[in-house]
Amino acid sequence: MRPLFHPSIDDVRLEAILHALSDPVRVEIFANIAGAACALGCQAFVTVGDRVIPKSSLSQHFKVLRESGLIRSEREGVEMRNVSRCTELDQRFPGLIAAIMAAHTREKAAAA
Amino acid sequence: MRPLFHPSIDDVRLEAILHALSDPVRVEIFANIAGAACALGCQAFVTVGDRVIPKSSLSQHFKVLRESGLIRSEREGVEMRNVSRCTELDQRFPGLIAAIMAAHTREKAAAA
DNA sequence: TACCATAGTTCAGGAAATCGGAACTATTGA
DNA sequence: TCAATAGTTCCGATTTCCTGAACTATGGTA
Repeated sequence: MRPLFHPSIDDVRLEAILHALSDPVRVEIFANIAGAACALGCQAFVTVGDRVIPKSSLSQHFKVLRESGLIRSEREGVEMRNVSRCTELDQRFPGLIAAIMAAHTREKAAAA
Repeated sequence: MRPLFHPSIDDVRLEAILHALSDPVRVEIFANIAGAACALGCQAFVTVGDRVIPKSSLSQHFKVLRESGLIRSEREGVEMRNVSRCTELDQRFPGLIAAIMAAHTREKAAAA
């Protein structure tokens, strides 16, 4: 198992962020991680909405989020701690993540 | 040639917007359209950066932008008038487009 | 030490999206 | 009617995405 790659904040690309968050499963995961009080493992997301996500797919989704610079993951014993990089991201692209998350929240609220 | 489809503003999906703008050619096109004083035809984008975009690809890119709700295109004689739907979009997702465009501008400025 | 359970990664092949050349359509002007 | 311009559509080739199966890493138990 190769060590997990995290881009330095200066290498974070807008394109990668938008791509990462343009997937319904990934925004949902990111929204949960960003809104959580403490770090979450991947197991927290075996279902997203009512859909069951196979763990190989989940792993890929986390990889996309990680390599786009949206989250940081580190191993903690047998599981993973995932935290968002919101603070750094907001310095690089002020207001971006907040606006996307607000749009996501608004859309979800409208659907309900 | 089928009539061009434009989603009503309430049907615009965040997912579709992020996907549309996660492509370097499309953000560039959208940024130009959004920043232009008057409507632009597709011919304005036969090259993006230094890259030549084949017109079939260009047509697909415009379709993605259109169907995601980012732009409105209508035929004006032999060519197309493309305008952004920023005002409507900002009502649906306040600050979203502005934040993405600001990030795009910032990233481009840093690269130069 | 060995063995098991859990959490996540990697691999591989099939499905789906994307790219771009060639052919087609629509409109204008001569 | 013919030619030119602006886009669209079609379709085959490439690329990306999805996911079951196999693998890796760590911790616990004896």
